[in-house]
Amino acid sequence: MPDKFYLTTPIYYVNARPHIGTTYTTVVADAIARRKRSLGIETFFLTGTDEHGQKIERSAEKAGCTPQEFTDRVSAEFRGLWDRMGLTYDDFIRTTEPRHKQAVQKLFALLRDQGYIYKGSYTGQYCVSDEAYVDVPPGAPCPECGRPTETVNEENYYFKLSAFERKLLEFYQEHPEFIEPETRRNEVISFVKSGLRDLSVSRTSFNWGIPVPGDETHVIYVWMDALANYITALGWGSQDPSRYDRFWPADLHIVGKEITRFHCIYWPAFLMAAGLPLPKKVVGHGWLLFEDNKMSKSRGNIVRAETILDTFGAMKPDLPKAEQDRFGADVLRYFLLREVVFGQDGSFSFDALVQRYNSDLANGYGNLVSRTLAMIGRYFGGVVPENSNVPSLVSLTKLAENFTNRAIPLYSERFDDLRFSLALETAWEMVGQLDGIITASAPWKLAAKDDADSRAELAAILYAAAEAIRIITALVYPVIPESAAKVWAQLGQGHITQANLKDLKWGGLKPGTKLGESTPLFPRAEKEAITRMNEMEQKNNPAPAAASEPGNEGKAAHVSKLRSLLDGLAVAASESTNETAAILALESAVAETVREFVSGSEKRAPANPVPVKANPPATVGPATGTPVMPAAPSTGTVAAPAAAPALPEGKISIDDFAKVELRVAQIKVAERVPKADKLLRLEVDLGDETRQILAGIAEAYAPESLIGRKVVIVANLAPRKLRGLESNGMIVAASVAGGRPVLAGFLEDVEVGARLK
RNA sequence: GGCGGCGUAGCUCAGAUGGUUAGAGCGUGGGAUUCAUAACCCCAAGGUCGGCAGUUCGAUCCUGCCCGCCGCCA
Repeated sequence: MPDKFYLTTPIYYVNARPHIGTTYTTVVADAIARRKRSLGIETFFLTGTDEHGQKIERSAEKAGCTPQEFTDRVSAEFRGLWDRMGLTYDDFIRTTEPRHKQAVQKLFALLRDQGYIYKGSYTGQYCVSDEAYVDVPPGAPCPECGRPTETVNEENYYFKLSAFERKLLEFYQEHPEFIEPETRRNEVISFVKSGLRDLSVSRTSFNWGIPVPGDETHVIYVWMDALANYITALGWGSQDPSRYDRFWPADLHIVGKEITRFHCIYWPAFLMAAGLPLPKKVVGHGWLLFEDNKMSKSRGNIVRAETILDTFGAMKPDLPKAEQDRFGADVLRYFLLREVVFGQDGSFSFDALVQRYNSDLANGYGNLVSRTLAMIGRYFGGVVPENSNVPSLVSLTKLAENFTNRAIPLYSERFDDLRFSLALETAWEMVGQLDGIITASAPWKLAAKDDADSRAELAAILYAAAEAIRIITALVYPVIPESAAKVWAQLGQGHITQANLKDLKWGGLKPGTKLGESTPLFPRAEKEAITRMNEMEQKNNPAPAAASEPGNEGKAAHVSKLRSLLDGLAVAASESTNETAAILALESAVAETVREFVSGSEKRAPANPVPVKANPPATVGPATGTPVMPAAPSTGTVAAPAAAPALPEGKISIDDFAKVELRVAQIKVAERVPKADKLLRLEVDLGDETRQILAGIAEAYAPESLIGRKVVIVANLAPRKLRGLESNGMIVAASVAGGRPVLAGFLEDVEVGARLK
């Protein structure tokens, strides 16, 4: 076994605040780091923040501060949260630090000296949000995020990525373990096989970055800047590279699945070009979904770790704040590692969190510790009893010993294989077994007798229970460090961080050990904790529509909900195969929403998918000033809508109708949307403006037949992205038998832009 | 559209180079118990292992097609 381990999280882009997605990545890394350390392996765990780029420059401008002030603030939030949670990173690198900047310049110069960087020029579209060039015609939105692109004409430095195509493929071939999970590996390989183009690695359109050495009109491409952190933090290119010499290459880069490409293609290529060793493994984990929906600011369903720390921390009011936080962190850590299959997308909900907590931590492990220590306290004065081999009980104690000794290697193998949920399942099997053994041997009955045999049996069974708990605790320490440390101390084992758990095996618990003070570990969580956490997030995630119309929140929420339902109708019509059912369902949802609005009650709206990335370069939030789509609140209730006059069931008022802005528009451009069978991209003239609308009518109308045709559109529908393209409105059509759309039109000629009233 | 992945109990997931009654946890129903955090223990209900066809003595597992979901395609 190697005696060092270097692992990293991505450095988080400071354009978004820390949320549960970034917390997840960091928690996984922390658990691995703790396990490695407890095995006596010299471990270096790096995290940090990524702080350059045009997006930051503009966000700072919007916030009315300098980029440095802006990044100082957000970076501190990340670090503050990690500290609150007691995460044990060994270094926190910021890309704005001098140590990083000078090393990145050195790397750039090295690549240039090696002949892998040359000057070229580029004219085309640039997406500020993604910090990337995109291959679309001028004026078209970014295919990745749907935001507007900018036309740029830049003379840039290029990295000869194309020179590494074959070398990379050979590397993947020789190191099949380099990328996990396998599905990510397949993607990367097919990407490289389809041909690599040289990569533009400098920008002149903004200043907030690291200047290219010798040509300060350019700043270095943010991804080259960011990726280099993994070596600059170790002191590569500095006066003192000893740490680099010790720890590089990295043993594990943990990243979100959306950035595997950068870590599995660009990063190895840069390193190859620089003549440096390649990291041993990159694992691209999945996203955390909230109740099966992607989290996004526009959806208003971003969950923050703080909510969990606060809520669970409050369950232990007697503890100092820092310990409360770390207790809350344990709860979250356990959930994330147990519930989510590492590598796959996982579903987060407060309901599931409380459920897991109560059944596994409170009723399972916590109760097991409690009942065992209570009995040792009561029957043996809090001293670990003698492990006597009592014939009548040998089968039970042997059972405990055997399954424990089997579980240790199994847990370790699974954990080290990054299959955390399975590892924890193994540990909790031990908890279940032990509960069964305790019940079967009924120590409380033995204690009621006073013969020597019963006393010996009692001692044997309680020793076995305590010893099994010691081993379980050692195993799960990396996952629930705060709680495990408490149990460790209660078992009279001292500080768990001092323990070397490499040779963990049955029999390590010394009879006669005086137990420490026993405190409740995991008080049961009440159902109302779920409501509380949902409400806390609600407050932190105001629905954008409501926020934009202060004082009229309820109404705004309803309007926004109706809009998203109408969007849903458009999508159903364009994409669903079972359109009739989908449309009927949505229609009744619309009708219900209108009724609710009228009657002043509120229920949950069905959710609509909005693609948003979770990690850097995340596009969570309207950071570039792009309007975000209003979304219905996903959970709980919102403020009661403004009083509305009573109306007959199923009817709307004239005011309600007046909210829908129907206009005559003329189709100027119509073309099929690639990859969508039913979708057409239309550009329509509204008299005073032209806008893009996506309509699910490709199966009924040939694009060329539509040019010049006058149609009715809903002009004030919230923008919505379909297949990466933004749709600003909806074409009105009748849905006839079989779901076929028939466009609404006029028998007489009408003026473009005219409103329908 | 191209390439890749997935579809197993209400939920989250295991699993088998193809071979007798397909598993676990949670949830649900019943029972038992009192050491323990209304907890723990036992029992039960619940699955044509996405659909159809093929290969085979035998397929949930292999092959093909289909349906659904998802990822990557700078």
